[in-house]
Order: sequence, then C-alpha cells, then structure tokens
Amino acid sequence: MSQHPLRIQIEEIVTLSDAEFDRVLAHFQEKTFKKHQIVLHQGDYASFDFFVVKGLMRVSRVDPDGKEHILQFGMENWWITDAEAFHRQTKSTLTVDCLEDTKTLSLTLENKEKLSKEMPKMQTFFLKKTTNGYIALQKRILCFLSSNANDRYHNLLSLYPGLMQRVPKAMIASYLGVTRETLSRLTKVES
Amino acid sequence: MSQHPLRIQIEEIVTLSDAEFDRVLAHFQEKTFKKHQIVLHQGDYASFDFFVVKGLMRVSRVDPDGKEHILQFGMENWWITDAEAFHRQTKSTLTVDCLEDTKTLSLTLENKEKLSKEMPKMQTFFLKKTTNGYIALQKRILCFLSSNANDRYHNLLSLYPGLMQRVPKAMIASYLGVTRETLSRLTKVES
DNA sequence: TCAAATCATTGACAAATGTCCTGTGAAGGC
DNA sequence: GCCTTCACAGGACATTTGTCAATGATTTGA
Repeated sequence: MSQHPLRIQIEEIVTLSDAEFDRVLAHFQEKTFKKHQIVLHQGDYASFDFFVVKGLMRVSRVDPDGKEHILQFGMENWWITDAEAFHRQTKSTLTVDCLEDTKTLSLTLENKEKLSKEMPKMQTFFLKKTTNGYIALQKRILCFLSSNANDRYHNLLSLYPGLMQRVPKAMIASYLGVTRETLSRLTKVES
Repeated sequence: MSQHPLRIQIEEIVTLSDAEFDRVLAHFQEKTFKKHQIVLHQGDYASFDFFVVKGLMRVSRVDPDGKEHILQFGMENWWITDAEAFHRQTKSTLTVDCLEDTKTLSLTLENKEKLSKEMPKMQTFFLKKTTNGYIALQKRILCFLSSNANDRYHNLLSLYPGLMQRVPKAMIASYLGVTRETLSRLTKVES
C-alpha cells in the first residue's frame, strides 16, 4: 500500500496520524497544468506554493536584454514558487512554468499560515524544509564562488542525475549561469 | 528607554511580554571575541548560531587551491554560523571568524529547538527569519546568473552601504566571486 | 619609531567565456 | 507527411576575467 508522496515527505520530519494528514491535505488544492503552460506570470501575485506530485516545473526570469535565467527546477516532491512574491504577497518578478505536463498540490499563504498555527507539527515541518532549502542555496552560492562552469556542471550532474534526461542543455546552461555554447564546449572536452 | 536589539528583532515578527523575552534570553549565552579570532574552525562541530550584538563576523571557506571565498558577512543584528553544520550537527566545512571585536548572543541547536517547542511564537520567528534568509539567497543567486561583476558590486553597495567602510576591498571581491584585481579595475572605470 | 605586514593599484599576458554565425538532425504542429 | 521550429555542435573572433609580478601607501606591532 503506497503512501501519498506529500505524507511521505512530511513524515520524514514529523509523524502524522491518518486524521491529521487528511486535515493537512484539506488545505491544498489539486491543480494540473500542461507542458509549456505558464503558472505564474511576471507581475502577477503569487497565490500558491506548489508541491509537485508529477511532472517538472521551473522558476525563471528574463532580464532586460531578453536573456532567460533559470533560478530553480522543480521535479517530483519539490516545492516551487516565487518565494518572495508568495511570502510577501507582492507582485512576482519571476515566471513559473511547466516543462512537462504537471500535477501539483497547491497551497495558499493563508492556508500555510493556518496550518502552521493550528498544527505546530506542520510549522516544524515548514521550518525544517525552509532550513534545508537555505542550506542548499548556500551550497549553490559557494559553487558560484569557488567553481568554474565545468565544476558547477559536474556538481549539478551528481546532485540531480535525472535532470539531464528531462531538460534541454540550454536550460542547464541557464541554470549554471553560462551560455549554451560554453556548456557545449565543456561537455565536449570530456571525451 | 532603549530595548534589547534581539527583542526589537523578534518583535518585528511576534510580540513578547517582558517575562517572555526574559525566558527567551535565558536560552542564550553572551560570548565576546577579539578581532581576528576564529570562532568556528573548519572541521569542528558548529555548536552555536550567533546573533551579532556588536561587531563584524564572516563565514568563509578556503578551497583546495588555498583561495578564500566569503559566503557571508555578519554585522549587528545578523545571525551567523555554518548553517549546515549547525542544523545537521555535522563537522563544519566553513570557518567563522571576526573582522572586529565582536559581542554575540549564542544559541545552541538544543536551545533553539527547546525554544521552538515551548514557545510557538519563537518557532514562528525562526521560520520567518529563515524564509527571509532564503529569499535573500535566491536574490544573490539571481545576481550571479544575470549580472556581471560590476553590477554585482553596485548591487552590494546599495544593499549594505556601511560594509565598504568596514571591510577591505579584497574581501568584497571574495564575496562577489571575483579577484581583487578585477574589482579594482571595475571601481577604477567609475571616475 | 621603525620594520614588517597588509592593502590597493596597475601592467602584461593567458585563459575562460561570450557573441555571432552556420549547419545538421530531430521533434512537434497542422 | 510536410514544414516549421527546436536542439545541439562547432568555428571565428571579441570581451571579460584570472594570473603573475611590481610598486607604493597605509596600518600594525614590537
């Protein structure tokens, strides 16, 4: 009997009874999106934090020169949104869209805070997840500080081996902060 | 009548009675350090998260080539530690040291969790602070993705105007991920 | 006070990366 | 099935950044 992926993730941090998990789940809305569908437009309010049940999303920004920068990918069991716009209820400076058909559980800020308040366990869960996210971002920054593009690429490879099969190399390059030409040269030298 | 800086910071997020704040404060230890003193050595366990009352600290790593990379500065009212080592109770991969004589309030992980558990307000505070930190790191990453060294420098200038007067330019360069020579050339073109 | 260490700047050159371009398959829409 | 787009590799050249070395100014400490 397989458990719900969200429950599995929560129970890595705190334990829940069946009734408690049902109560948690009631705060989410299921939303599905098509490949290429834009889920959050730059300039709109970020109404939801998305837990990816199935599929692949990304958060990106196009700068004034028209260049696209990918801040984050979100595969199964990842949380994804414009964190600033969501938590501060301001207009988004980022775009969230789908690289594959995607099924999500969506949480409003209101429901997140309600959950946190009514179930301290859930606040503990959110705190732990956010702390882990913070640590991951620190590592990515250290990678920018101390590694060249080649090392960053191999670091990404080992961190998310499945990603390469699911997204074009140009997007990997964008995530790494280099042009696709540069990435192409790096992967060439390998052989 | 001036309030305690920690209380001011907490009360930006949740309100506390005098008794509650006293109870919070009892979980901290006051620690002072001399300029150049190393507070956390690479390889040691990160016993504390430091709230900087007065002074200036930094978190850095020296890579295998001997190059030093600065992950974070910590001025007054900042929290600073090796987040991963602290929260996972593992050996630190980073160094924390003081750029000035520094007075801190130090919190162990045990006390942090105790506070979070016994005072839900404090967990709310920690969650909000961590979320804000997460957002700040995302912005720094976007800066690496979309800005050249010059723009990153000016972004840092506007973000922390006081920092330039307190730390040598070589450290600013290290924080920005460029060599001091490069930074020197960038600031030269200004005039 | 003087010597040593630190800090910033600059030049010459090398290496890494960006930009612009072409060509070639493969994948997707009608 | 055909046509358009997309994905990727690669070349030629420009720009940015790193590396190494030298210099002078400032600060630090005995």
